[in-house]
Amino acid sequence: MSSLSRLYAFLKSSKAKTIIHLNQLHAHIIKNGLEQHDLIINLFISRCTKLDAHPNHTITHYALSIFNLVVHPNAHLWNSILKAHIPSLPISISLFNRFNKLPKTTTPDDYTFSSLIKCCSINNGVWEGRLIHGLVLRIGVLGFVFVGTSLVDFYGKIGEIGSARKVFDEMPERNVVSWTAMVVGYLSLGDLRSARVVFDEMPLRDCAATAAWNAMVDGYVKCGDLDSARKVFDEMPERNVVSFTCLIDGYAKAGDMESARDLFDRAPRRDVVAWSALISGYVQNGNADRAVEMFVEMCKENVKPDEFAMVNLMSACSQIGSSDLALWVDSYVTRNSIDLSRPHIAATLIDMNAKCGNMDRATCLFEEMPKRDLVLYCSMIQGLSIHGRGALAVQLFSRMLEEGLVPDEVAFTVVLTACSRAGLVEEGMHHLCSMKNDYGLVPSPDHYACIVDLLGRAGHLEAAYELIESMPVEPHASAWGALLGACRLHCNIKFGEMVAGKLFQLEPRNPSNYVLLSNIYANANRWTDVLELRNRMREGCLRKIPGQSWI
DNA sequence: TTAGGGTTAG
Repeated sequence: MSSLSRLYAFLKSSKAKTIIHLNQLHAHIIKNGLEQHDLIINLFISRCTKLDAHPNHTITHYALSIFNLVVHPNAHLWNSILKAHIPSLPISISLFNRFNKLPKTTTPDDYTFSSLIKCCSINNGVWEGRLIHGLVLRIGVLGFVFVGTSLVDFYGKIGEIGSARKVFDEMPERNVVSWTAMVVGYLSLGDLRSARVVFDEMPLRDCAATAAWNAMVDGYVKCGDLDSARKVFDEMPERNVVSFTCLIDGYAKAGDMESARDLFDRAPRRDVVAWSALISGYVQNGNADRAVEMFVEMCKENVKPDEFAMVNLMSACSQIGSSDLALWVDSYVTRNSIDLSRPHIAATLIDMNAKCGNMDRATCLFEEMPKRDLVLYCSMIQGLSIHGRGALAVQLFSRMLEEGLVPDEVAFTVVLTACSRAGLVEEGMHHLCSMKNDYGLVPSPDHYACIVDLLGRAGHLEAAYELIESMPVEPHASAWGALLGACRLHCNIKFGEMVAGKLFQLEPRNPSNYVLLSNIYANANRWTDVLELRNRMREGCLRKIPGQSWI
């Protein structure tokens, strides 16, 4: 057996797992003098793109450096290196330009264009894609089903559904993937009716069309029509893990954890996405204990948690507030190469540590971040705020502005809450004005409720009342509720009665308001009034739900 | 005489 066929067999059968394996393969190629052998180099580049860590800049760079040493790469090799660079639009375009300038013997073909169009599609290269469409027409490769399908997908993804449809209608040959791409195009615009029409027109909707069925299930789930989603799901000729996950996610988001769990138990296979759909359902529906149990069960089934699963676990832990659990989760995240440089992951970790009482760790994580975005700042500001360090929280908000970040509605809610908790009246008023005047944001009823709470707690009951009355938006009960809480704090019966009167009108069936007013009376030893209120509550069958805060 | 492509879930 020659060294060439030995290396060929090895490259075909082996699966490189790390860059070390790639280096070893590369060494064999050099040792046997095959650096110019198209087939061997092509197989090597395929190994690079099939590596677990792909897309990875180091590896594509490695593949490119080896490709560049080949003096006359053939079309196979060009297509292979282009495929490796699908994640980068500029590199793909520059490679294509080199390829396209070669003599007639080596020219771009249908394979070249399907990679190139996919690259435009995932990188939102709108005009590049249109330009390539023109070249496709000129070179005459539009007839290839892969090229046409890529174009349908591209126009669908950039929202030009008319162009997608035109390409689709003019395709001389379509297969199940082309039909699916067209269905998905309509769905991504939320046009369920057109998607359904195309889906119903599909010539064959057998097991090979599972992706189209799944897309329809997901489309119905996304628009909140769970009954139709279920109907499509039940009609499917064959279901895979994606089918189950779409519907599990739908039930979980609608709060129907029983149906979600039932489907999950029936799924033939359960990968990390399916598990995460269920776990995040438990988190979002306030059942954090169950979420943690499921996470542990997932690990026992040897399903490795990824970033999404870890974010769910961290949110569950924040809800539980257990410092022991937080410590374990924190060390798990750190040990298992979860990418903490991604702001939303770090933000969740900071939030968890703050809510579980480890402010030092939260601060440390925050300061060590190479880059801090709005979400990260908000987690930290909120963390400081719930730990009673309102002044520091407000300072951090200023630092965020100095870093040039532009606060949104959520950021203002966070900073106003911090001011309110710490009694920072002037700062709170300043931020409310700045929100309107400097950032052109319209304060919501929640923002106003924060300020009412702030003024009320500081004893400025009249100012708080005037603010509610002058609000340009309809006040929520929460603003009046905050004021009633302040009346109780400052034992102000006159105001308390008036505010409670407003609240009884707004939410006549909320017992907390009656309880608050009755506490105000009790504090002033007005027991007759207390009794009268309690009677009113009994008559209206209102009972305070145990464990729910009054304030 | 061998190598390569487009669609679905958080």
